[in-house]
Amino acid sequence: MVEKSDTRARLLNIAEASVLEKGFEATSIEEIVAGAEISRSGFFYHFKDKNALARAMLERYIDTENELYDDLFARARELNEDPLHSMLIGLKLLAEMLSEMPTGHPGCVIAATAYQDRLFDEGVRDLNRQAILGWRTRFRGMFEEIAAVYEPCEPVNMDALGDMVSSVVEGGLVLQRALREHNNASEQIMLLRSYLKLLFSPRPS
Amino acid sequence: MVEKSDTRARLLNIAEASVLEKGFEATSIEEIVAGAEISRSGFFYHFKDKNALARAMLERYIDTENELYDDLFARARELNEDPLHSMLIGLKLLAEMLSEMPTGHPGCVIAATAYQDRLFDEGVRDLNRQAILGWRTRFRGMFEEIAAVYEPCEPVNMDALGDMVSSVVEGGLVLQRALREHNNASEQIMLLRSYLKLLFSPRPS
DNA sequence: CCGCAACTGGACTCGCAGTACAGTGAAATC
DNA sequence: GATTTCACTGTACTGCGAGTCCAGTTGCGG
Repeated sequence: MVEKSDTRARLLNIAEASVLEKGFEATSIEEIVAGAEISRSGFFYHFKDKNALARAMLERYIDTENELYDDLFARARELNEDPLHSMLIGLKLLAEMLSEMPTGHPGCVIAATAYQDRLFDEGVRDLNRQAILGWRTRFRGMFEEIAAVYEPCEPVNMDALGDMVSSVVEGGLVLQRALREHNNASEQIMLLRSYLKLLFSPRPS
Repeated sequence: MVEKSDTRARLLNIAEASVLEKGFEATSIEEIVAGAEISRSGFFYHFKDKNALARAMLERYIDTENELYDDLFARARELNEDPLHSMLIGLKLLAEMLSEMPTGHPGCVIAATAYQDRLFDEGVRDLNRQAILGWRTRFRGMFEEIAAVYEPCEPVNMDALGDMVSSVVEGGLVLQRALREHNNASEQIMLLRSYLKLLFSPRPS
């Protein structure tokens, strides 16, 4: 069994697009099955309820997001060995990627579930939590590596700094959604980049 | 008519608390009226539908948020005349305020509506938009005043920098909700503060 | 040929939003 | 003192979407 029915994947694609556009609650099962051209019963064959759908969506989303970060910062590291400079390159790449996405980044999935969490069970909420903690660890590691070479010129909480990447992306995406603009997230990333540049460069003593 | 029935305000209070805790869709009219001890019909006497409730909540929330910013940065300005230092004081006060709120800040209202926007009509979405644009203008003005005295040591887009305050607050609140921690927003504000400190201080040329 | 995976179809329950509308008690207005 | 208006209550009804139950179908692999 190489692929476990492409119907399931199709349902996830349609659901994800709709959830990102309108929110989870506004996305009806009716409409998902209409898009996938299967019956309502077919949907419930694949997902026991909307919670199961949400969980599957989140899992898939987190996986692709992690792969994206892996690729992006690996590529950045190839371009420059230095931890600080490769981080700056990575953030630039991330910002470019965000502004090139016409419909906006799917990053919203995290925020979207965070703000409707009572609709979901503990499992979904925990997935969300683990994903953000994962990013905290990922970026804190990278920042520690930088700090080992370049003494930060201000004392900073490394966990908070690690979180700052997620925070800036999520915050930017909130603005983007609310303002109906399209490059706020990318601009905010560039400001974060500017901060890191200043933070990790030698200052007069 | 000095007060226009306190029932309306009670409904808004109960609704706001519930929306912040569980999200808008998960908050039923049934439950609001139970809390306020009135009948369902009573609710519809005050609000024609859930959209009207959302709009009233947002309006009230934006007003109090603006007053809060007015007070806070006015107080900061009293403590220090200098635009940069009063900004730094203001952000510190904001961070302290955020971490002192046991239940978490209501700032989420903006993000909550942004992520469920198809549930709302154009009026609600526009209110949201105007509020964020208002904050952009407010903070951009303050940053321009600072920049007139302290040359920023990196070129920055002033609109984006103005947005950064909202972005950092919203992003921090998303993390806070998702992680079930309670001072992420305040930590993120402190990192923004650290950025501004570095950005607007003279560097070696 | 059997069995299982991947469905379809139909009927039903439940909760929630929203509508309609008649009625009521108290206070303000004439 | 009668009348109007405000701020509701109560009942009854529509409609939608989630979720359940279950019987039946189609195709494929052993």
